[in-house]
Amino acid sequence: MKATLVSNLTQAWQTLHQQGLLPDPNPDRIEVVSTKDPRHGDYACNLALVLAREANLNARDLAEQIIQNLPENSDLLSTEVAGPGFINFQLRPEAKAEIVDQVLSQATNYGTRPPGSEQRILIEYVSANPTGPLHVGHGRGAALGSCLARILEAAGHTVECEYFINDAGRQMDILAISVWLRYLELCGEPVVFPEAGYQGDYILDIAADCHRTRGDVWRASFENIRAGAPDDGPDEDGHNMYLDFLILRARDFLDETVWTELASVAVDTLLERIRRDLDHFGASFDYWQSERKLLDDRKVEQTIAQLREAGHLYELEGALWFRSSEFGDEKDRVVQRSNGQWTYFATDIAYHADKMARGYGTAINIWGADHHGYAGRVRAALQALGIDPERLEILLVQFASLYRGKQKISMSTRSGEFVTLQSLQHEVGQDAARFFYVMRKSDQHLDFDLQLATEQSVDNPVYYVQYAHARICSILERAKDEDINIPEDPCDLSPLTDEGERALQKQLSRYPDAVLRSAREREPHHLTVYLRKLAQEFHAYYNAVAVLVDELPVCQARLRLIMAVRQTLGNGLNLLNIDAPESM
RNA sequence: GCGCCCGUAGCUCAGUGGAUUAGAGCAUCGGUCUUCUAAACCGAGGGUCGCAGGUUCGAGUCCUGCCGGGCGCGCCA
Repeated sequence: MKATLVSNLTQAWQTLHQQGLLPDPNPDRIEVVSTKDPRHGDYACNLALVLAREANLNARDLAEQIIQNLPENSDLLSTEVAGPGFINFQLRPEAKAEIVDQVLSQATNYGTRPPGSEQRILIEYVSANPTGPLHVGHGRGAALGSCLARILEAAGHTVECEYFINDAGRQMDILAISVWLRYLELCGEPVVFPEAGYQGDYILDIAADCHRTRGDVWRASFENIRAGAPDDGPDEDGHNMYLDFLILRARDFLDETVWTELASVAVDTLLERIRRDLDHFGASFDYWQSERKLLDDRKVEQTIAQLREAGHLYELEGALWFRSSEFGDEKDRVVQRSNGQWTYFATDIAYHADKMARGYGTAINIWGADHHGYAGRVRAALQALGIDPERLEILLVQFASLYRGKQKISMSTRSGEFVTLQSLQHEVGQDAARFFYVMRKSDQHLDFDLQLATEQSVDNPVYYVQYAHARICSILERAKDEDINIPEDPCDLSPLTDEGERALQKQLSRYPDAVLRSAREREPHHLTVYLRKLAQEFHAYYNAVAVLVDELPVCQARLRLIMAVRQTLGNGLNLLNIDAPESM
């Protein structure tokens, strides 16, 4: 309907253009919106207001001229100028009711565009370091990424999802030493466990596994390892010095293959758990890219060599720097440390270059807000490599602060203090957790109150939407029991005259816009807002009007209407990967 | 200090430059189950949209400055 109106308006514009009143028509400038206030008709257009200035005409007069040159449209009841110069369109009731048949005939495809009609997109999300289980802080990215993937697919994109595994660098050494020291404890060694090591119980589990399967083969004397070590403390620097000392000595004592095995056993165990948690959470991935592999395949060397050949690198104080400030970054960045090791940034350049070379129109990264300072340098690197940095979109997700009532829970992987994603799911359920995460704009800070989410889960908005769906299913079930003929094909919808029925039809017609907007803005929360509104209108209608009435034509028209509502609720919930239950 | 994000009802938040009256939920108060699921509905109260300018026919929305909060500013990842 909207498209028809835009085309009508374009025609009128063309006519006025030929009369010399207006510039060349441009359909992109024509905005037709579904109105909020029924007094403004069903659709409104601000074209006259937008063009009045350059046409040097009074906006109301111009609106009048546009209306006079609009082609016939049998769906319209009236077209009039309103307010400062809006053109308001009022639809005939039959035209409004068409939406019901449209929803039902398109069924699961309602609100979607043909698959593959838009760009290919890669979404990289979560990518949590494999040094501990996922916690509720990761949940937001997981929910956003997986919902966005579905929404973009519905909007016609071809979407693939990826998890980048940071299985290299110092954190792997910390992981290995943490596991090994716990292992030594199990062997009976008097270990002084470093403050800066990973403290979580999951390390104990991994160590216990190693001890069970390998016995004491990796045992060494902790006294010898520790000999000459500084004290563990008193501040972060001190903690790190003690930790680094232990790592260094451990690598002397242990065979390199043992050290590698320690790390890889830990990473494998943790990754397996991460995969399982994500899978249960409804987040799936097509690719798991390993940083380690990127290094082993010499991708980092190759990419940095490319930068060097292009003249974007220089040496300073023994380190290799990338001149990122020439590409809009705040300052230049080190890519290779004076000790010869690549920085994380270097591997990330290689990773992103590789990603962009894989043929996606757009790559979307979902990052925690604490990484925002990082976006500039990655874009700078892409640009230096001749890749359009606009093709990389970085979505920053603000933190979710976790509360238990008024008590804020601070979390850190190091200290092992965190609430796992798994326990969150266990406490509040997958559906509620996902909905809760995406119902807020992602650049908005989120307060996640566990107490509220658990104790008052009944008030959680997800149940409100699901309940509307279940109620409709229940009515249809009842209709079946009472042998009422449920119309599978279009029937006369003229009995739909109630205010609530008109509101529902209008809301149904807005669904495709809600999906497209969520896709375009990369914001699933528009969809949650839409679904709450549709559910609200249904609940109000349910309380005001009985569907199963004696008069068959009325009953059937209403059944068709609520079936369309059920379909739309189901489609929307499906995009959020949330269950649409038939009963509750 | 510099950079990014945010500031809307008591609380948590929607709000696509658009329409005399800025909307939800929670909380508070008052109603609605003999009738398709009360996990629901109806109603009431509650606002200088942080402050001050500017752009515009029109600003919660865009621009500038200020105030307040969060995050970041490493040869860590």
